[in-house]
Amino acid sequence: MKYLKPWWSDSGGLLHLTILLSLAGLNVDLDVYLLLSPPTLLRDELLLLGCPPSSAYALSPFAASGGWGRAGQLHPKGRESDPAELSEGRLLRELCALGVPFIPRTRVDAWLVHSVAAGDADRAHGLLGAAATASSAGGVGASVDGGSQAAPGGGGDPREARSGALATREEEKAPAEPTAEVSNPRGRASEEIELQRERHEAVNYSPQHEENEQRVSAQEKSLQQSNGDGSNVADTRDWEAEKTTDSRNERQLNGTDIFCLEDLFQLLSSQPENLLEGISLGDTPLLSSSNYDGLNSLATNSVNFSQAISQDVSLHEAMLLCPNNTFRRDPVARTSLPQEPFFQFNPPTTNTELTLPGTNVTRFVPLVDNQMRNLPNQGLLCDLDVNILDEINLMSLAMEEGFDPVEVSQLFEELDSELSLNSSHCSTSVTTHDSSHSVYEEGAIGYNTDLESFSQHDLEGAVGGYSPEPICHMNHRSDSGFHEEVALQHVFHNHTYHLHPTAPESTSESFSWPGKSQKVSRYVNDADRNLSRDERRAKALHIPFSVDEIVRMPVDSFNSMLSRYYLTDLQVSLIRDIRRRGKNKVAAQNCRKRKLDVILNLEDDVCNLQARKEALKRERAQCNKAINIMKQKVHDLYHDVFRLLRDDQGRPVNPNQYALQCSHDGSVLIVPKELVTSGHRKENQKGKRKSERN
DNA sequence: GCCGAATGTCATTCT
DNA sequence: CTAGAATGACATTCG
Repeated sequence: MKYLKPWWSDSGGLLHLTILLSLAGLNVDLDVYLLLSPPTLLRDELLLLGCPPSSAYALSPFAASGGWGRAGQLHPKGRESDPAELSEGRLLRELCALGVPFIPRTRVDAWLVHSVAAGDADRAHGLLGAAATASSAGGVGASVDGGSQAAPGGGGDPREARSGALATREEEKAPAEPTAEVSNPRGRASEEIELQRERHEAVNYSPQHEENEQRVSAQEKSLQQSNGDGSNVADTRDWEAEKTTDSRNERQLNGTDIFCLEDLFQLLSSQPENLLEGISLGDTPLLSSSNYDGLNSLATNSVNFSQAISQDVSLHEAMLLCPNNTFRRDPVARTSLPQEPFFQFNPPTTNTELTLPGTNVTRFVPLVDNQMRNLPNQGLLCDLDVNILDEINLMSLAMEEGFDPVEVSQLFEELDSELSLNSSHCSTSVTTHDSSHSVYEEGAIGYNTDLESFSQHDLEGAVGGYSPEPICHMNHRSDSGFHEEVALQHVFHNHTYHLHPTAPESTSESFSWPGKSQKVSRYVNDADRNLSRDERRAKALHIPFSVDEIVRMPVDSFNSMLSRYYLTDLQVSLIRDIRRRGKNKVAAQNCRKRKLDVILNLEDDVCNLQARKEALKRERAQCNKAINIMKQKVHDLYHDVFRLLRDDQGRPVNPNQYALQCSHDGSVLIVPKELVTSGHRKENQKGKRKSERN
């Protein structure tokens, strides 16, 4: 999918539409409307809807208003005297002055879009009221994550997130209705949602998570009280359950959102035909024409639009396709890196903090990657902070790996505050590669400006960069010398982990989307593949130690470690399992090595014995040969002796009748053979008797 | 797709 | 009694 230059920089964007539609109570699918309505018509729409001219025309850039987050970023060159230029900040202030509540939060906007698209205008109004109250009170009031809250699994799998984003709609619609994402088999998505839920259940075990939940509940109560509007409270109750999960993210990341309606608006409007490629819209003529009918479509075709597109156009998709976002530094950079962006972005005018929809954001990466590669001259890129890729990847990873969104959000919050302090580093020059980053490329947190390796670095750095502190109080990990050494190691370690043995592979390898996404998917898979199962598990449960140190540390250090750090039962159990498995793994390796050594030794013994046997055979043969030679000599000598012997009468002695016998004293006697044979019999009998006695 | 080697893991026993 | 080593058996991965 190509990316075209948006036009939102000189428009009010979708926010205005949201306001207008909610004001008018129109049941309009904004997705469709946005395809057809250029923002220049918004003024007319305001007038058409009966807004006072001051609201319609006297709209100024945000720069002079303040307090509305990134509007100044959207309108950097805006002039307050320009009546034709719409400013969301001014507009919102005008509307608030008129008693129209609203909060320019993307997730609110997202929720609004969904609500309006689903025909639930009352809910939208309720949200507007609640959000505006909180916003006017604190300036950074709560918002609602319409995107992530809709995702039941909250996983990083785009299909999963997608299904989550469309959950509300899909539940209300016929199940046979095809979705826009053809590469998203629902069965697989549901499986992975289940896996994600398992992981979240495991991760949410953290007591800090419970604290956050309680805090969120308290804040929500106060928020409702501050509303003071009975109808709004009643309306709010409907989506309160959805809000509970993700609103804690909003509390922690209170501020401007990453994905705003302007972004969606510009995306949809700048490239409706491309968007429609991925959407099964049906045969609605207005949609197939893909032209800009503008204002007329609002009043005449809204209902049809909603029916035609509402189930297929996801705000998540639009978010993912929209790279125009504010900045976020790499999460790992906060630990040690200087704030030196390798991609230029516009520093914020205020220290706004960003929320990030925790779901589905993975898909964002390859698209942006592609865009940045192919469209280097886009003005958009000048405003694009590629660091957003980091947080998106991290968040998606966090969701995929079962990270607690609260903790990830805390990380991002820290990043933001740090970034705001170092905003001076945000130069305007595009830096494609900086040799100074090479020092960080070592280890798991390496910075690499190569976008192809982006995901992997994010993946690797995600855990080591932040996991210890929020969970396990790692500020005092230098108690023993052993920890001194491993403390630094673990920060840069690749803790990767999945609770379910088959979940990670299936998750990371299964999700796919057309185009460049395969490349990123491959990197994610590679990164995961390099990690053992226990490492992935440790990563998922935020184990603040590397598997290696868990296995190798002495038992005393191990026990002291378990007692020193605050770990949940699940974490302790996992650590013990990791240690047991690691020990057993080493033992198995040693065992096999020993077994192999034994086998090799036995083989050597066999060879040696065979060689010895052959040598003995040769020696025996030689001995037999020598014996035979000796026998032959004795025989020859025997006959020589008898040839020389003579009896008393001088006759030769017959060897058949006589035999030579050696006596004990060495003398040789000539005796008759009868005597010799009888004497032999007696000696043999004596020998037999002795053997019988023994 | 089958096969074998390498490796991980579990259960069990031994130290 | 506990931790670890040792090992058989089985499963998984990979070439």
